[in-house]
Amino acid sequence: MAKKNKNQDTEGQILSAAKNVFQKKGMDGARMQEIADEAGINKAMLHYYYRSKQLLFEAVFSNAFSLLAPQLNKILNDDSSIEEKVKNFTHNYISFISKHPYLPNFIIQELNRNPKFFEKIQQNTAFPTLEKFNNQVKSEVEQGILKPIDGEQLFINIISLNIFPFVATPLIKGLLKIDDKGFKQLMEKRKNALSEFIINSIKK
Amino acid sequence: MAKKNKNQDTEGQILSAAKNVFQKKGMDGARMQEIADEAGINKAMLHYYYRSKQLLFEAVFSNAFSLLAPQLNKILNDDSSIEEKVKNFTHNYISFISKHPYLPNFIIQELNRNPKFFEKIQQNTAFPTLEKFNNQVKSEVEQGILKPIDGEQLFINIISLNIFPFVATPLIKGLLKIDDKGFKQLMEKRKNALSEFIINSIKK
DNA sequence: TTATGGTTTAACCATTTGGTTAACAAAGAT
DNA sequence: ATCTTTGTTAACCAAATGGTTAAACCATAA
Repeated sequence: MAKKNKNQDTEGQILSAAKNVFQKKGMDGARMQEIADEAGINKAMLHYYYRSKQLLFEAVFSNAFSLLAPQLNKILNDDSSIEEKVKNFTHNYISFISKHPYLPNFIIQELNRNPKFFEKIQQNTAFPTLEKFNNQVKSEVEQGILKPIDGEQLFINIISLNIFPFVATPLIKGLLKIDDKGFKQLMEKRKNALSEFIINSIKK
Repeated sequence: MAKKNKNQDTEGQILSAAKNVFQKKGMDGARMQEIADEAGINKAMLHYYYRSKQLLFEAVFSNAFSLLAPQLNKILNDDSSIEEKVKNFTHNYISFISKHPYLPNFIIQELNRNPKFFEKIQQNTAFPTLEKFNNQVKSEVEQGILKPIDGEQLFINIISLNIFPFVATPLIKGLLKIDDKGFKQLMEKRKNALSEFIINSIKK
C-alpha cells in the first residue's frame, strides 16, 4: 500500500492504459478520453507527457514490437539445430501469446495501416535478420539432415503456422464452432501437433 | 459509351467505392466523405441508399465474406482426395488473392473488432463446415494414405500457410527486406513450395 | 515562510464527422 | 400539361474528438 511517487508513476500509468486501449481498438478506433479514463487521470496529462495521439501510439507500438522481436530472434539467431529451434519455438510461442493475446494482431494491423512504421522501429529495436537462418537451412540441407527447402519459405511457414491462429482467432472459432475454452484446448494440443507437422515435412 | 441509368448505377457505384475505402482503412478509419468522393457523388446519397455508415459497412463486409467462403468450400467440401485438394487450393488461392489483396486482412481485422459479425453472416452466406473434411481426413488416415493427424489441426495449418503471408505482407516484406516485386516472386514460387511442404508432412 | 518548479485539472476551442433537411431535377403516370 | 414519385444536391447541424490554456496544486530548496 505504498504512496504513489507522482510523476514517474503517471507516465507509466498512461503508457499501460494506452497499451490496453490501442491494442484492443487500434489507432483509429482508440479515443484519447478512453485512455485517460482507463488511466484514471485527466486527458490533458496525455498531451503533457506524450504531446499527441500519434506520439503516444508510437510509444505503444515500439513497446509492443520490442516484445515480439526477441521471439523471432529465438528462431532466427539461436545456435541450436533447425529441428530443435522449431520444437522450442512452437512450444514457447503459444505460451507467450497467451500472455499477450492482442499483440500479433495489433502489430500486423498497424503495420498494414502504415507500412512506414517499419523504418521507425528498425532503428530502435535490435532487429531480426534472416541471414543466419538461411545459411543454417542451406547447410543442413547439404548435410542431408533436411529435405531440400528454401530458407525463406520455411521461415514464412513457421511463423504463419504459429501466428495465424492468434490473428484470426474469431474466424477459426467461427468455422470450428468452438468457444473460448475450446480454442484454448485446441491451442494446447497444437503445441505438439504443430512441431510434429513441421518436422515431419522437413526432416529427411 | 452508354448513358448511365440513374439509380441502379449509383447504388453499385457507392458499394464499389465503399468496398475500396473500407477494405483499405477499416470501419474506424474510413470516412463517409471519402467514400462519396471516390464514388463521385454527394455524401447524402450514401445515406439515401444505405441509411448509415454501419449498414453500408455491413453490406461491404457480407459481400467480401461471400467472396472468401467459396474458396474455403473448395477445400472443405470438394470430392477429391486430400492431397489433390491441398494442391489445388494452394495453387488457386494465391492467384485468387492477387485479385483481392485487401480481402483477408479486412475480414480478419473486422471480425476481431466485432466478433458478433459472424452471426450476421452465418445466415446470409452458404456457410463452410468442417464436418466432411474431418471425416475425410479420418478415413484417409485409417486407409493408411495419410500419417495420423487431426483434421482440425490440418485445416488450421492449411489456411494459416495460405492466408498469413497476405495478412502480414508488410511484416514479411520488412523482415525479408524485399519490395513489392520481390514479394510477388516469392508468392509465385510459393505456389509449388507450399503444396510440397504440406504434402510432405502428411503423406505416408 | 516563501519562492520556484514541475504536475494536474476544469474549461475551452477548432475541426472533423455522421447524419439531416429542404429545395430542386428528372422522369413516369394520369 | 401537370401531378407524383424517385434521385440528387448544397447547406446545415449536433455531437465527438484531438488538442490547448490558464489557473490551481504541491513538493522542495532557499
